[in-house]
Amino acid sequence: MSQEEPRYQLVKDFIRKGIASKEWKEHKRVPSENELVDMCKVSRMTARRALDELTEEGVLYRVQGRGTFVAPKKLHSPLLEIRNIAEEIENRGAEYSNELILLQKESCPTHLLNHFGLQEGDQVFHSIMVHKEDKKPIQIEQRYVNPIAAPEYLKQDYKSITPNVYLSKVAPLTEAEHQIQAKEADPFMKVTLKLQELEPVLCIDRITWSEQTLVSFCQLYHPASRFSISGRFKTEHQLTEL
Amino acid sequence: MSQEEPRYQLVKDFIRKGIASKEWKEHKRVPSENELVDMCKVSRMTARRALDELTEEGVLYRVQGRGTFVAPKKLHSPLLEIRNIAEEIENRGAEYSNELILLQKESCPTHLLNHFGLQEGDQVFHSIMVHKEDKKPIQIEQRYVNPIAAPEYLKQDYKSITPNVYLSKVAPLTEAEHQIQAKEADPFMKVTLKLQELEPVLCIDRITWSEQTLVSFCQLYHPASRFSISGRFKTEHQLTEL
DNA sequence: TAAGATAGGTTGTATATACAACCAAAAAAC
DNA sequence: GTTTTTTGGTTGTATATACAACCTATCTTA
Repeated sequence: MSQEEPRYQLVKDFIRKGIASKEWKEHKRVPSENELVDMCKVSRMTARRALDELTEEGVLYRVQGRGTFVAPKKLHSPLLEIRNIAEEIENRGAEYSNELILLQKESCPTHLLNHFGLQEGDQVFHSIMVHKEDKKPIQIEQRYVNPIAAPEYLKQDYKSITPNVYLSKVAPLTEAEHQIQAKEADPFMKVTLKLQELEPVLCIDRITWSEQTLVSFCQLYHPASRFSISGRFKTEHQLTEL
Repeated sequence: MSQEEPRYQLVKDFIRKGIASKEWKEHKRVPSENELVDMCKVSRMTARRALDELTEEGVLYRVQGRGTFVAPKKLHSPLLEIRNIAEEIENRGAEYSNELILLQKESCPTHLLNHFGLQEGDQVFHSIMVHKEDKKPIQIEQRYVNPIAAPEYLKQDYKSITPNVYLSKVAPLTEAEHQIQAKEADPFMKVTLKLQELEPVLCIDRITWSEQTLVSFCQLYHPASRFSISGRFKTEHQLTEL
């Protein structure tokens, strides 16, 4: 097999294609080992190796006696997961609400032209909203959105869906970049987040992509006294470059 | 095999023990598949499964035709790696120095008794130092150290070795927990870090363990205007809880 | 002495066979 | 109608065998 792919790779490709084409959606059972033996003309151990590796990669999950299923997709950052803030608030038994402060199309700010690959004068969508828990403001979200990635962004009802959830639907995230900073609060933040005198804000800048397309650049501001980011890690063995 | 471990797990345990006992150090070749057949009385495919899984876990690396070798160890956090600050500063061509402000044994602060598993009146080591780059202060490090994990902590010369490097030697990190916060600077921080008026600090609280022993609780304070934390992530398929 | 061939070792891929453990649907028994 | 048993399917573990591809040391030849 000088230049051809190993047969277990061909089986993996077959499974991936079935998932990508939506033939098998999340939690759907994929063909069993024995079915793959017939479909791909391989041995059971070869089919099994393909399924084992896709499981290891998080594409599938297996249950003894039941089958092999498509795993749901999730953007994973050990320390900074991009979550549905409404769901998160509701999951801890509080009431979520938001206040939309701004939603419009405007010229792309100069400092973001490079990020979006735009020219002076080109337009992006811009939104500012405050997320609230039990009517108490906990986060200011300012977001610039690429019109190419989400042309209908301005037309959504953000009382019933958060920008994050909407964007996940129309331009599913495949990559994200974060930057965390402490910042002095400006007057707008002081009023909007009801900060104490001299209280700073924890700021998360987040750029997200969907495949090769930059989707949005957003900034999240949190009251320093009421917000922290945490995580826990264990030692992992890791290969140096070979 | 009602309650006993699968044989490939026994092979994995055998390999792990050989590494833990320093019989096979980093980059040393471990027994080949055929050697494991004899040593563990298993089939080659069972030995191979054990080696494949340890490779997947980053414990080993394999080279076709040459053998299977012990992979070097590394603590890995995608966003908050615990690095050697002196080395980091020197690697970007600047000069590292530090100023030790406090180094003493004292009663464990009340809020850390639970962390360290200590009683009122028990003692811990306490150090405060400022790390500098080209003589400019960039970080305040306050640290409480468990005397059991590092009994000689107070006796080190921190002009030539950072606390982090020393602790890595005597109590190698196996686990860490982080918390990131924005905070208003107190007068000591303002003076020590030469902050602008009203400039906040970015604070990282970090607890580290070596195996089951809590080693240290440290707090790192950075000028908000000159420090940020960043990272970039890609989509990973991931199982929901089963 | 250097180059090429050979031998023996390694990992990588593939197939076949067998039994264990688990699950769910269908059939049989009550 | 309900419970138990059976059947057919699934994944999990294990062994054996074979050949390919790679690497390194040793031997042979020029």
